[in-house]
Amino acid sequence: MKIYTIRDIAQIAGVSVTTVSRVLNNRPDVSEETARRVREVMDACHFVGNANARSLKQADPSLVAVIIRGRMNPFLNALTEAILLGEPPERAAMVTEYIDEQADEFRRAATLIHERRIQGLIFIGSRIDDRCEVLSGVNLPMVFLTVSTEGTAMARASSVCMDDRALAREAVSALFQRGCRRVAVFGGAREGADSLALRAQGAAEACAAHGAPLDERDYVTTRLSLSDAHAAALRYFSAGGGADAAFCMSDMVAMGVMRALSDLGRRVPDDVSGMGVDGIEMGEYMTPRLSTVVQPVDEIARRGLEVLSDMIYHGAPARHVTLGGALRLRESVRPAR
Amino acid sequence: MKIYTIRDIAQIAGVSVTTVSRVLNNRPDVSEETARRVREVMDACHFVGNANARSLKQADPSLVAVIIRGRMNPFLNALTEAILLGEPPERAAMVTEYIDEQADEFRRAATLIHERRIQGLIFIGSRIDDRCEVLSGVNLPMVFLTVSTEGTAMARASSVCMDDRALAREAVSALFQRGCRRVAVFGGAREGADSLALRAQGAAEACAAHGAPLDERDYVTTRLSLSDAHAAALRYFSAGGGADAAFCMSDMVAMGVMRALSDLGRRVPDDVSGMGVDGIEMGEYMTPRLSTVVQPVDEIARRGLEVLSDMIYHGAPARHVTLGGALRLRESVRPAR
DNA sequence: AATACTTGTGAAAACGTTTCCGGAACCGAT
DNA sequence: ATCGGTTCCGGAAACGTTTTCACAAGTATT
Repeated sequence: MKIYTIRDIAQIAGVSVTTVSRVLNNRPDVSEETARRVREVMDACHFVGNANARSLKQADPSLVAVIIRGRMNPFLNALTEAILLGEPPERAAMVTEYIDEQADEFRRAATLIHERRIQGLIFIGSRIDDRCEVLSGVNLPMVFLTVSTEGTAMARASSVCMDDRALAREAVSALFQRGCRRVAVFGGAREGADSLALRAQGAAEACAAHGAPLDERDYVTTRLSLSDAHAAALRYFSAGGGADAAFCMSDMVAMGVMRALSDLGRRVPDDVSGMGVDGIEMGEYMTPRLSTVVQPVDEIARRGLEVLSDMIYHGAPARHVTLGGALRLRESVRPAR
Repeated sequence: MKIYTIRDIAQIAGVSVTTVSRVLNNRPDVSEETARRVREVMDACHFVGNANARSLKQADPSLVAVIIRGRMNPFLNALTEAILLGEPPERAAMVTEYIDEQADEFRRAATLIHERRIQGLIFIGSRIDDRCEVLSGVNLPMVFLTVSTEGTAMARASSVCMDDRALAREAVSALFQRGCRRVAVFGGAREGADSLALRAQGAAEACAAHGAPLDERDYVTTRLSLSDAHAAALRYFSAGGGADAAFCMSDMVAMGVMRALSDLGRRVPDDVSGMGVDGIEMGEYMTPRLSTVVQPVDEIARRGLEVLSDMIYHGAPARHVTLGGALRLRESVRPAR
């Protein structure tokens, strides 16, 4: 199947390449009659322009890279799906790139971006650190999702994130209000200003406010994967960890923790209440159904794309959007008495 | 930050653009001395070639599109992750594209492929039908994952898939061997030759072989999502569906079905045994732990990339690879007596 | 000493677009 | 009749590479 070029079309239609280019880009300065004829030829030939050639002359903003830091999970998954299925002004083709934690992976991503002359960047991840600095070399419209760039080295980039501190505070308060007396926290490190650290702080604040200050031993650091969370919870609870509630920084962590509890013969929620964050669909189908704070993935994606295209198309400055989550109390938390 | 072109480099290094291009592509016909000097300049300038310009002259096989049909789920997820993290001969940049079921989404994908002059295609989905025909217009190296193209209209494309019939037979047989007497099947339609239909056939064969031919009423058609499966199972079991085992064509379906059983007060596995297919990590963390047939995602991805690059680089003809799954019997199936 | 290869290099023509500039044809108004 | 202004169109120069061809200088073969 021959691949037609703009020149072929021009010749067949009996016009110049310039004219073809014009109708291709819907420029007004071409007569109705000519445009129609050219379009007919293009259809007949199944003409498809060469986007690479085009991007030589005009930077085309239709190429956006999505960079996902860390392993995939149902939440990130729902989020990327929302992005890919979203409708930016001109729906973008996306180049997806997973990166592991090594610095050269970041560098590889940066190279990819440069090579393809990518026009915008969506970064998904919960942490901002030195590794990201490599990206700051690439001077592009960028938006970080689920983590704030405010006050960090990446502040030139926009961000759309949750009010993580408030969200954690609310979730943990709910546990106390349902009669829990001692809350253990499972998740990322407390230090730093990433979203996990903020959740840790919010949780600690809620504990303090309810007269049960968060003991150091009840703060369990784990990576946000099923297996790590499971192992961490096994250690904590079998070593006599005496909490009667577990606030987990993601639903995956919660699932791992609940599995561990069941392995140890503790019942949820009778012995220990469980609470996650994210609001993945699966949580509603587990036994017991998982309580959680749902993050509005569709809105995060929508706002992210909105901010990004403002930056690309209108040169808008970085914006920082903070969204609220919705608490969902389900079976994994003991009923109020 | 200025973006340097090959011409800038040439000028700074005091050579011709031709020479720079040569060292860029590691051609042998440039003196050691000159090459070194050019490389120094490139490093100093942080030179990154323009892949778009390059692809004007030489078709570069580093651009591979991954097309995912239907909604994402943990299995497809693990699979795409394996692909994206995989190491094709020259690790490809991937353009990911989700498509919905409408035909014009397929057309959009085809356009994307043409526009970017994509060199290879990985299609992930369980069904081959007319919709895919649009893709057959794009005459590219293609590989279909988790579904066979043998004997279909897309036979020119390679495929890597499971022996779905055997896998289902084995799984259902295991249910009977554990003492189940009547198996209900939850999944895609029986007609056609897609992977779900094959599983249906395998399941039916196993039922017949164990003297309990699959009754039409025990075959429940549902989309492979949590919510659909849940609803379907609620209907089936509350309308007196009397099976004591459920063979589900995916783990997600199994989770939905198990939730429904628990909603109806039936115990798993005491009243009904549950079996899935896919082998997603989460299955091991549920209560009860989900029995399943695990699909070797890493191998599927590896073989898929292997086949695809053979086609791209060496013009190899279409190949059809069939892989075996591994049965994992866990808590959701009643123990042998 | 002439010939034939080899080796390293550069000029220039592609690749498929877009864009700048200029020109032809037509209009209505002086 | 001339002028300024539209409206529509084409020539040609970009964009950043790769590739083809030619050429000079050096080396090995007669």
